[in-house]
Amino acid sequence: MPETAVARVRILDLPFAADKAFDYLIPPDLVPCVHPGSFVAVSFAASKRKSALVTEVRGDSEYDKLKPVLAVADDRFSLNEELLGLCMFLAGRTFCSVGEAVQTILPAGALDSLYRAKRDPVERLYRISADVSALRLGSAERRAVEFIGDAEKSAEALKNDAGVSAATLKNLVAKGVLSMRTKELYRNPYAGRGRISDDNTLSGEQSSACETLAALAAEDKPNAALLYGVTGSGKTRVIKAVIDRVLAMGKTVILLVPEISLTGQTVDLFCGYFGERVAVIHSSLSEGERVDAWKRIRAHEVDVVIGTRSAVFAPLQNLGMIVIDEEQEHTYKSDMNPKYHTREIASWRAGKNNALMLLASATPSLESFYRAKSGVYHLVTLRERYGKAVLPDVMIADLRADTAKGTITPIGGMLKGELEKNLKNGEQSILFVSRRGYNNFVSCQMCGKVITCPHCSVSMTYHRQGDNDLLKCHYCGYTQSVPDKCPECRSEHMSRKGFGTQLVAEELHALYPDARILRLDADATGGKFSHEAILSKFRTHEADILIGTQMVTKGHNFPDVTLVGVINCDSALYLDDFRATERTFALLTQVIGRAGRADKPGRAVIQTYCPDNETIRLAALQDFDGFYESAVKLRQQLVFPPFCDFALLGVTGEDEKEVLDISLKLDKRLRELMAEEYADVQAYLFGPFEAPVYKVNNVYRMRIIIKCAVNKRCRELIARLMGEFARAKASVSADINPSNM
DNA sequence: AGCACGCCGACT
DNA sequence: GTCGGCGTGCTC
Repeated sequence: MPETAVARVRILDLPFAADKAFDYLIPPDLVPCVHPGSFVAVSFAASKRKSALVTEVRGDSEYDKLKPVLAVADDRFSLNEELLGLCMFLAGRTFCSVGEAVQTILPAGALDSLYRAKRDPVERLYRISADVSALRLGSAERRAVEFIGDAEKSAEALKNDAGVSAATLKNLVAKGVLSMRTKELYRNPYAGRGRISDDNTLSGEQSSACETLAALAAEDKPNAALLYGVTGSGKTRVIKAVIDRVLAMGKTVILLVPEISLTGQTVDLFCGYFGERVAVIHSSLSEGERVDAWKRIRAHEVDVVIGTRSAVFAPLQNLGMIVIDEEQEHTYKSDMNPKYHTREIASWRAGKNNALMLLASATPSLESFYRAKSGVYHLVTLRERYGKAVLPDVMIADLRADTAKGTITPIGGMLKGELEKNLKNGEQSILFVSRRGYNNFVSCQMCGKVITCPHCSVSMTYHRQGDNDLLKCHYCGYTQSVPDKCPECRSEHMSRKGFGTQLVAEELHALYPDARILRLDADATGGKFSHEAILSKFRTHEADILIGTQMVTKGHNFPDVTLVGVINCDSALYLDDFRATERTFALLTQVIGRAGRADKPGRAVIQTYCPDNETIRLAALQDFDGFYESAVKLRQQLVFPPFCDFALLGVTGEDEKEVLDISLKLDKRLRELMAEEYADVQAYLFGPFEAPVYKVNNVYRMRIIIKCAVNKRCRELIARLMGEFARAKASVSADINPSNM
């Protein structure tokens, strides 16, 4: 083929199986505009116009009937080399199409506006462009010139603060006194927060941690480190100091936080500290706000991006560090397609930028702690508690003792005693309840039948809404009234079992009618009070007791809280997930950490039916190292992560028979491929079997688990299977190292 | 994905 | 005889 320009592209809305590279001829007039990372319009098969991402610009093609590129989008959302590479990486690792990868890294709505003319809001900025000392100016003109001075001022500021009209400005520009430029105006809900200056002194241990990490970030090669610091050791303070150092090097930073702590104070703190050069990205931003945040970052108006997992894709250039705070949190693993792990993306970007990936936690995931201990990550430890803070006095309350006395209440004798002490002393308490709602389930005392959701294979939770009794499904949201007769045996002996936040709140009201009690869970926040309102009410000591789910445990600092109670943590321990104990440990640590942060010593009461349980015992002692040693040994014996990977193949669909049929066929084909073409892939297969929650929202879910080291060949095998089953009557998906199993 | 092609069953 | 089911292959 003679001298031509060819764009190799990926069509954006093709399914995984059809997502291949296609070549298009670039017309001469478009050649200067088309580069790798550009979005173009092309015709494809029968469709007149499709969006595509240019992955490569080349001089020729093996294919000889090339269609032309029809149009090129402007560069608003074009991907730079790094982000283009990131898309390809994401697609390869998560078995999604390149189009899906693009949608994941770009803000929602960006792709829809690709070829639409720009009509973004702009502001006009004025600067003095002549020697004004010799000029004769009118009074409004004089005001404008004086107001602008050596700076650049917007038309809006000139009007509001100096009373200069647009007409005057236009005149001045016409006379050559002022020069004007327009600048895109971005919505920034976090704008205008002044810098907070607070105490930034570091202890000896903290400052040496900071030095070590800053040195790693400064190196001319990628690094990864785990900042492992006990609760109250000032991890946040160290992170802040390291960010300062990285910014001083002229580099940029991404700070990632788990979903839940965005409501907490951490983000406010960082926002205030880093001022206008911060972008915050989280789930409740509007589409427009997301796009604007993205543009601000792209326009180099931002040096620090704070956000939840999707912020790991922020288009910052010259990245110096990506921080993953509370790195063990499962929210860092995407639960929607593509199912990426934030850590894996962060690691890739750190590699491309010679940056530091900094994981931080008091209770790191076993995988990360193992890597840190074996030298894959640098381990930086903070052992000292900051200031005078001491570890809360943790008591384990044996609920069997209360049951033996015949008292079945969510608040056992020991916890009751401690609560009363606090109420008497005017100190605050937090109670952690693992489930929302009133009772966990309703069952028949005659035949044992448990009321389950008609659309999901889970029990329904009993809720009270005013005077109404209601059964709610926490998976699909379906509600129904409470049956007075057993639907199975028609007996009238239906009883409610287990307790949720609502019941605990009611119980406390009955026990202590004068106490001021707040409840914080997904149900309570929908109403009059938002999350934030409830928390700030509690912070300012307008209540004595706060009852809540996970939400109360993360990232909040309540100085007057001296007691925390865990109503019952046993159910979390016996989930059929190999990470259950690790989660329970982290959860208990976080709950316990809420007590006695200031100068007052704190207490924690953990209620349990199994006081001898190793996890509970070690959590009470706050002995993560001890917990890690025993847990990692078990993982090694069982050959579980980090000693292997799990690849989960899921088959889902509304037709139960098809789902079963496809899962069997998938299994058969997998075994076939592994016996022949992929005989080199070492793996153990389990299944197919039903997912732990077999049916959700009328969708049946089967799975096959592959235990192996997920390497290139293994990924090829999975991609091959997904391609072959793309048109099956049930949908097949893959998840590498899922966060729950 | 969308569409064409093609190969089997039950119909005006 | 053919109309239409959907399995299979292709799209630069």
